[in-house]
Amino acid sequence: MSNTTHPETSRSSDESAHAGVIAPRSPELEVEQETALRLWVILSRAHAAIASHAHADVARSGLTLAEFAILEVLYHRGPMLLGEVQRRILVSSGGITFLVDRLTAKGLVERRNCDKDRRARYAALTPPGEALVAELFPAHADAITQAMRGLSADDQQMAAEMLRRLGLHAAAKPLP
Amino acid sequence: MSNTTHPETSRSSDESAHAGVIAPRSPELEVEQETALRLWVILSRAHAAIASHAHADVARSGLTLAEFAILEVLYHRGPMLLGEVQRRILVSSGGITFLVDRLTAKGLVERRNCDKDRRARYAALTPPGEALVAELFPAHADAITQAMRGLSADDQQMAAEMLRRLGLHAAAKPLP
DNA sequence: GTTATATTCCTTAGTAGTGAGATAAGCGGT
DNA sequence: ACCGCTTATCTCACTACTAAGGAATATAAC
Repeated sequence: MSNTTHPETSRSSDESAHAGVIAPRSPELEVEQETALRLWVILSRAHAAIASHAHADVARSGLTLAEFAILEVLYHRGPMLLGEVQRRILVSSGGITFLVDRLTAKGLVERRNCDKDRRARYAALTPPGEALVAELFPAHADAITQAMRGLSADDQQMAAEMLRRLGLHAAAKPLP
Repeated sequence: MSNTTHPETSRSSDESAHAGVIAPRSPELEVEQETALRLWVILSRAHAAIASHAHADVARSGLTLAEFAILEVLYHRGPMLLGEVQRRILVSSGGITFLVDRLTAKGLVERRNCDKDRRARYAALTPPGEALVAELFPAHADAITQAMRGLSADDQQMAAEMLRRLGLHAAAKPLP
């Protein structure tokens, strides 16, 4: 079994099968919450489903998704500060150190010092790293493309636009 | 820094800054792949952004997202076979055993034997478990609702419908 | 120039969860 | 009754991370 974690169901107003504590909030709010929770479940499922394809594809080369993401971003954008990579691929600050260490041990990535700021380090692909991405990327792009075929290209664009707004809003909102 | 893993950028056809191996695939395919990859990145970011709100909310009670998901599904649907819970919350088969163990240790959940099938076990909320969900759920629903406010309710419904199709397609497609 | 604050990366300790396989029970055909 | 296949849960070794703190360097305020 593959799979990622995540939320659950909370499907609509079931027959009130369980202990009847129903604080009577406003009906609009109730509906809004149902919509939001439903979207959260569906978003999680969709993400997990696509991710499992991405994961399976990347795993064939013995890399994790996070490792592949680093290679790919370095391949397409060139050498980059560790912090910049971190923000892009969404791992913790400790995580990026750990991952770059591992990729370095595999000989795919190297660290370079930054002249202007001696705290900072660049991550850059080694020639074998570059060769590996060049080899893997087309099949990976194809796997993702296949996995996304549940929507037409137009719908994919529309979905992307909506999710972009959703993500920006949520990312901007401070955590409680 | 909080954050979850995930993909990367691969933003459109950059200036061909890097080693020029460009196998000339059909332009339509190229465009389709760009759209799909872009959606994958955005989907991941949106999911991570919402998840970090859900996580932060749930963490206040010392539960993980997966634990809360189990409690919530049992609360809203009643006792359920372990495998059924597993499929719903998207964890591995080992994971559900582990999680139910932990929730049992916390006194929130209990296992019950199934009369008809002696292999199977039910997971069910204990009274303290039920009380805890009843206490936590409203604030959690509210947190998710807030986090989703980047889209209007109508757009949320549309997004949900699209993601549902996307997820079903990807889940149905066999992994390579 | 000194002190305070922010940024960048790294270290360390710990955990939630995976995944492959084991066990055990039911199911169907003969 | 038995064989083989499937289903349901559990076990266990492992891993990919996270979170929190720390050291070094940079930037800003006074």
